[in-house]
Amino acid sequence: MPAKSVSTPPFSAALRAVGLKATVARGRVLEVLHAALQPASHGEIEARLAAAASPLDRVTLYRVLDSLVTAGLALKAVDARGVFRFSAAQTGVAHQRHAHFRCEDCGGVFCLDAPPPAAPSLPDGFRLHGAELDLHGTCARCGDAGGGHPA
Amino acid sequence: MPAKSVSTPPFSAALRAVGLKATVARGRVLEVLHAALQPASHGEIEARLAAAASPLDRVTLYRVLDSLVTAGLALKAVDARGVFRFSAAQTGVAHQRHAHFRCEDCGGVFCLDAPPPAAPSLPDGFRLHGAELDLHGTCARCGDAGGGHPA
DNA sequence: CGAATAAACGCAACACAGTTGCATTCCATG
DNA sequence: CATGGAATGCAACTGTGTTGCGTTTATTCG
Ligand SMILES: [Mn+2]
Ligand SMILES: [Mn+2]
Ligand SMILES: [Zn+2]
Ligand SMILES: [Zn+2]
Repeated sequence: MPAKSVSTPPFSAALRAVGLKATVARGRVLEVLHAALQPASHGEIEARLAAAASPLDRVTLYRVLDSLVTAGLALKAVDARGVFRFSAAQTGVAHQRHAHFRCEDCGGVFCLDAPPPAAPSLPDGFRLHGAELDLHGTCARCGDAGGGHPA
Repeated sequence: MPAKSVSTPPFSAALRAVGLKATVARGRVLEVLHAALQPASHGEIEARLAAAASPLDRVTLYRVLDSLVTAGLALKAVDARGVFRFSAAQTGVAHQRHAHFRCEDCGGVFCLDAPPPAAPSLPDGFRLHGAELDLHGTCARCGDAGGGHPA
């Protein structure tokens, strides 16, 4: 058996592909994000890591999430309570090129196949960095049952 | 001169019309909300009240804002940073009919005269509550000088 | 492989937004 | 006016996210 090295963290290739160091913390967080059914808050991710016997320091988790978002491997959105929620970015999907639907109840972000909106002209001195069509309401899951937030 | 009573708080009629006690605190907050050019955060409202020589306790302001929102006299929304912003609910004026520009530096929100985006079709079970064209970048003031946040 | 280096990690302390409990004050009603 | 219930102010608290700094670890290179 080749037993290649001692252990390679999951998602090492994806991490290095975007210029990030392939650390165990980032691998575990990406695992949690990919296994999640809904966008997860910092606290939820922290709890799932602890439940999986790989607890992570609070601050480290904040920094890991920030690095993943900056690198484009995760999405960050604020839910109706003002709490940030994170989800795995689909590999290969450029998130500037389509609209997103945001569930006001669970904070979930769903990619839609809609064309990018045409940017209107701005007042003098304003510089445009991006434009997104922000659709919001309730997603199928939250509309179904009486609602309530994910674990 | 009739000098009617000692002083009637502003917006007394509007407050009583929605079943709220007409208190000075609520009147002053409504004044600030109506004078505001953009949705204001709790801290901004607090500062403007203090600047107008009618400071209000932090907690009281939270409760006043909550009562105004519940009664329908104010609107509450969370901005991209996860901070709640409040605005006067202008009777009749539809605030959803235009696009907004959000300054990534100072957090300011500016109303633009842009046509409402056409909503695309959604997956099954999704319910649309609203759609906004979210433009972001740097505003004229933050682009000018080296930046910095508003007071 | 082993050393060097820069990034990432863990811990403590901090900052900011929002909430809760309770005693005091004030608006509305009669 | 008197009165009762709602609103206010103050203190303490919680939740979420940030900063500083010493230690550890992933990567590079000899
Ligand atoms: Mn997307
Ligand atoms: Mn507007
Ligand atoms: Zn939902
Ligand atoms: Zn600005």
